Formats: sequence, structure tokens, C-alpha cells
Amino acid sequence: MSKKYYITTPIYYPSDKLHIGHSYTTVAADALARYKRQNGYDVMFLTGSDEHGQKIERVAKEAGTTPKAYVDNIVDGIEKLWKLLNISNDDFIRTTQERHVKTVQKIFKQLYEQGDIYKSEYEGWYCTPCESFWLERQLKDGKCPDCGREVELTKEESYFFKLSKYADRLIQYIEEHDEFIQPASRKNEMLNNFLLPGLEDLCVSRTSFKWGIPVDFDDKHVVYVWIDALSNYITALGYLQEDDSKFKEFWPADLHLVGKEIVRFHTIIWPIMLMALKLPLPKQVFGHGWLILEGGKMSKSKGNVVDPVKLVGRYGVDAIRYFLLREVPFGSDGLFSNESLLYRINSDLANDLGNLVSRTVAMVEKYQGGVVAKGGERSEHDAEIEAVANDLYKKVDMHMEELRIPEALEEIWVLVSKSNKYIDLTAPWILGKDESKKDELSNVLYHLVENIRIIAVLLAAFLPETSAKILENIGVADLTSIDSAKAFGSLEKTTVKKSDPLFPRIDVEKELESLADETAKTADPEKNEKKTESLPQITYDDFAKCEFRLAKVLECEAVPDSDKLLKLQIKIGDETRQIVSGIRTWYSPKEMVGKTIVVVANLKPAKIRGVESNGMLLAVDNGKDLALLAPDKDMADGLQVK
RNA sequence: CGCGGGGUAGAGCAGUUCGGUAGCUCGUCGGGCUCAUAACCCGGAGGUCAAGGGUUCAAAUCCCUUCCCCGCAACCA
Repeated sequence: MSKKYYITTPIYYPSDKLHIGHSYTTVAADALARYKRQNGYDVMFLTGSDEHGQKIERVAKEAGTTPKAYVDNIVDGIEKLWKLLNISNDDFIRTTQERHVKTVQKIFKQLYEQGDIYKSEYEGWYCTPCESFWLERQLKDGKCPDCGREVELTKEESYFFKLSKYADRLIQYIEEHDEFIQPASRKNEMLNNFLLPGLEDLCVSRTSFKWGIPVDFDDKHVVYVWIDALSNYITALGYLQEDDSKFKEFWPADLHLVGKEIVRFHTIIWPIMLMALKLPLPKQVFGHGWLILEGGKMSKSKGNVVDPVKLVGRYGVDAIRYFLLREVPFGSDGLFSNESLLYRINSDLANDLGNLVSRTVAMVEKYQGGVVAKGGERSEHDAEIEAVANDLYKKVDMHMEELRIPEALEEIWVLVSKSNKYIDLTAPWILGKDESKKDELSNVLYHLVENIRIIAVLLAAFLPETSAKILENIGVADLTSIDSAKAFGSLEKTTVKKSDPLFPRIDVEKELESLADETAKTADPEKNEKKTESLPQITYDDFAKCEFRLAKVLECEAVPDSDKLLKLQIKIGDETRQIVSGIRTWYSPKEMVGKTIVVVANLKPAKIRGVESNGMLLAVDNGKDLALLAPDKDMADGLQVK
């Protein structure tokens, strides 16, 4: 009986095209899945799409189509993207598929019948234009957090899930199973923030929109999207379906790989659902970090979303896979910038790995007619490099067991690096000139080719395409078992064959320029269209009602409990006053001090986040960045702008 | 005092559990080599370890205080 391994990614929400962050999660899961397969596991690797919910209903409407047609289109793009990225998923579940819908209905009904779901009233604040319910604490200044408009207190009949009933059991489980929530810091976060303060029962049905799975015994209601979405991990296996052999084989999951922002759902709601269903809990939920873009988190509103399709088109799948796998450290965030991507490709892939293969193959062809075989006269440098090669698998495996993918790659690169150094130490080009050193040369080249083979075999999980190409280059496309890579010396004899460079070097400067051009091209038209919507004409009198004045920033600090707000003390001539402005994303309190800015001085005072603001500063933003307005020569504060 | 993470060379990070010569990658400067994709190899420069105080023979590491940045707060991978 072979060992089994069930790994999942989150199912993605197809309200828009996927970006590089989704690719990161999926590529990481793919590397783990491939690695387990390579090591003899019977692997089930699941990904999919989470297609219900109000937001989809809304964007589909805006796009003038039905929700199903809308998601079909996006999901098609997702599946293409996974193909492009060489994702080896065994199944792709869509929450609109019958197998899922039917099973979720059964799950919901079962929980209802056993009393874990009950009907009650959901009291909340309703925002009519958004058609959304909000809880008291979700409101921003008593208004809708989405649109900022007034909300009204409403009651809605709803179903609730008794999270509270299982909370103690869950806390105990988490405390007894250290490995359940990884990395450990997230475990503390969950316990301290959510579990220990006490769980409220969860509202698990909605009547305010239709695009969801209907509660089959009460079809006014649709099932709450997280109940719907989380179930995918078992509905895809055939749970409560005719053929549940996969469920029997693979459940419980070995690993749910998720982004850190949804750890909560996977370590609180999901385990409690499973407890209620009397099913075993997944062995581990791993909350990985994010790819942080230069200038902050990636988001559509900032317009800094990175399109993986474009990147793959430009640099190839494995370059992108490598970057993603290598750049985000275990459990914390990684940085993405075009520059760091290009440097990584050049230094690790082109210079170190690609060039190692290239120079080795070239030498074998040049000095030995392309043939290399075991034996020959040992060199004084052999022992050291053989030791590195012999230990490599063990080290890689140790890191992979702990899901430390970047470290596993780093370990492989130690052998790449040592091999490059070995060439320098043994100087084959000198041996090549001396007929009497033939055996020595043959030994050196054998060591190189065998190292490269081990590297390629171990890279198969991470860079499948490159791994295959390298093995082809060194003529050992058949000697690829993981066992053969566990120790130096499996290779007996082979004939190499040079190919084009694996990773051509990139001219970073040129490339950055051309990337910048392209972003400008794609970003601009959209932005301009929106911004040029004009307001109705006004008279000079209208304009004269506004009092714009220059002001100097004396002091500045962040407003507590807010993300974006700064509190500024400004001087307008003789007067000092306080204003609040939402520019913290772009300007730190420190750098604001001393600046001259333009403010609307006669704006009616307002309280923002409870802090009084007597005026408004002028700034311009393009969706990505924001710039303050200021006079282009030195001018005294207090002067009127007209 | 909401919770959590963080501040170490120009950049990105490790080291903090358990105190003992401050390290890695990239960049930069110099040298070597010519098999190789201007690649590879060696060496150098570059640090008040956020700030202040304390404990100690000894603190990046332990304790206290302060400052700053980032994330989360129940539909963002």
C-alpha cells in the first residue's frame, strides 16, 4: 500500500482575472505535490474556483451577463493559466458543479437536522444601494463600509451555525496539535484573537441575493459562501456521493495551503464543520505569506496588479516558478518587483545553473567527443564535492518536510555553486591540453555531469520543464528516479548534447524600460477615461466661494485606529489649525513636517475618525500614487491661491 | 494600552529559542581565469544591530521604556 498525500489550494474567487499572488499559492502547492509524487506518494492535488456570492452576481450584472456565463469565462482563463504554469492538479472543482452543489445541500441539511444549524434572526445594518448587511462593528463611522452611505437597522431571518458549541473542543485540539496551524505565529493569532475571546454563532445563510447554493428545504435562503467554499475539499472527493472511494482514500487532507488572510476560516469554521459532520480534521493548515509589491500590497484599486500570463510569456514558466518559490520566505511575505525578478533570473538561473550546464556540456563535447563515463583518476577536490552531492537529497527533503521551499532550492543551489567552483579548482581546460592528464579530465567531467544530473532530478518538482531539458542535455532522460539522486555515482556512462541556453541572460535595464512602457500603455487609457468625466460648468462666483491657501506643516502624526489618516498641525499665516487627511499610504508623518501645501481653508470642520479636521489639503492621485499640490517657488504660508 | 509581525551593510534577509569573533544573497570596488550565456572563481570596502536605560565578566540576543513601519479586525492567495 503506497503512502497517500492530499494537498489543496484555496479555491479562487473568479470575480476578476487571477494575479501573481494566486499563482504563487498554486505553484507552491504544485511543487509540494510533485515532490511527494516523486517520492512515491499517491498524491491528490486539488484546486478550483469558488463561484458564488453577491459580488459575482453584481459584477456579472455590470458586465451585462449572467453569473454563470461570467464565471465560465474567468474560470476558463484560470484553467489556462494553470496549464501555462505547468500545474499538475488532479482535479479542478467548481462550486457550481452539480457534485458540489448537491453535496453542500446535503451537508447543510444534515447539520440542520442534527441541530447544529438553527433558524433565527440576524440583526444588522442594511445598505440599500449595496444590498448588503453589516454588523455594528463593521460599520465605518456608522455608515456602510463599502460605499459610505447611510444604513438602516434591519432584521433578517437567517440560519446560524453553532460555532460556540464546538469552540472548546477546537481550542483543545489546536493546543494538542502543534502542527495543525502553521506557521506557529498564526496559531497564536487565531487563539488570542478569535477563539479564546469566544466565538459567536455564525450566520450561514443569506436572503439578500440569489447567486448561491439554495438551502433545499427553504429556498428563500442561499448557503453562506464560506460554508459553500470550504466544503469543496470533501465534495471534490465524492463525500456523500455515490462514488466516495477517493474520499475514503484521501480524507483527511494532509495539507491545506492557504494565504494568511484566510487562515481563520480554515482553522475555525472548517474544523468545526468537520467536527459537526464527525469527520477527522485536516492534518495541517499552512498560512503562507504574500508577495508584496513595491509600493504596498497588490490590489486592483492601486492598479499595481501583476499579470502572470504576461510574465510567463516574456521569461518562460520556470523562471516565474523559480522566482515565486524562491522569493517568499517560509511563513512570511516576499517582495515582488520587476527588478528583483530579473536579477533572480539572471544570477541564479542564467549565470549559475544555465551556465554550469552550458560550460560542462561544451567541455565534454570539446574534450571527449560528448561522451563521459565513470572512473578515471580521482582529483584532490572530489571528496568535498561528493560529500555535498551525497547530502543534498537529505537536506532538501528535510526542508520540504517543513514546507521550506525556498530553503530547499537554496540547498540545491549550493551544489550548483560548488560545481562551478570545482571547475575553477580543477581547471579542465588545462587538463585538456595535456594528453597525460586524460584520465584526470575524464574524472572531473564525470563529476560535473553527475552533479548536474542530481541537480536536475531534484529540480523536477520545482522546475519540471528545465529539469527535463537538463537531463536531455546530459543524455540521461531515463535516469531520473529520486533514489538515483540520493547519492553520488548512479550514472555510469552517457553522451551529452548541447542545446540552446536554458535561460538566456536578460538585459535588465532595457527590459525594465520596456516593461514600464507596457504598464503605462495598459494603465493609461482606462484611467483617463474615468477621470475625464466632467462636472457641470460653474461661474467665477462659484469658484470664489472656495478659499485656497498655502499652509506649512508644523507637526504631523498618524491617527490611531486608522490605516490611512494623518493628523496635521498646519500654519496658515498667523493661524494654526488641525486637519486630517487620508494620505498615510503615500506620506509618512515624518516627511510631511516642513512641507508647504495647499488647503481649502473655509471648508466646514468635520470629525474624521473622531478627530477634528478644519480644512482639506489638495492632492492628486492616479490610482497608484499620490502627489501633494505645492507652489513651484518658495511662497509664504497664508497666501491665498487663486 | 485591540491582536500580530517587524526595524541588522546601498537593497533584500539570516542570526534572537539557549548571551560568547555580526553572517548570507544581490549590488559595488579590485584581482584571477578563458571551458562557459560579458558568464565563473578569489579578495576588499561597507554595520552606533531603530533609540534610551538596566542585568552581566560579556547583549543584535535577556529585562524595562520610547519611537517608527507593516499586516489583521469575520468575502484579498
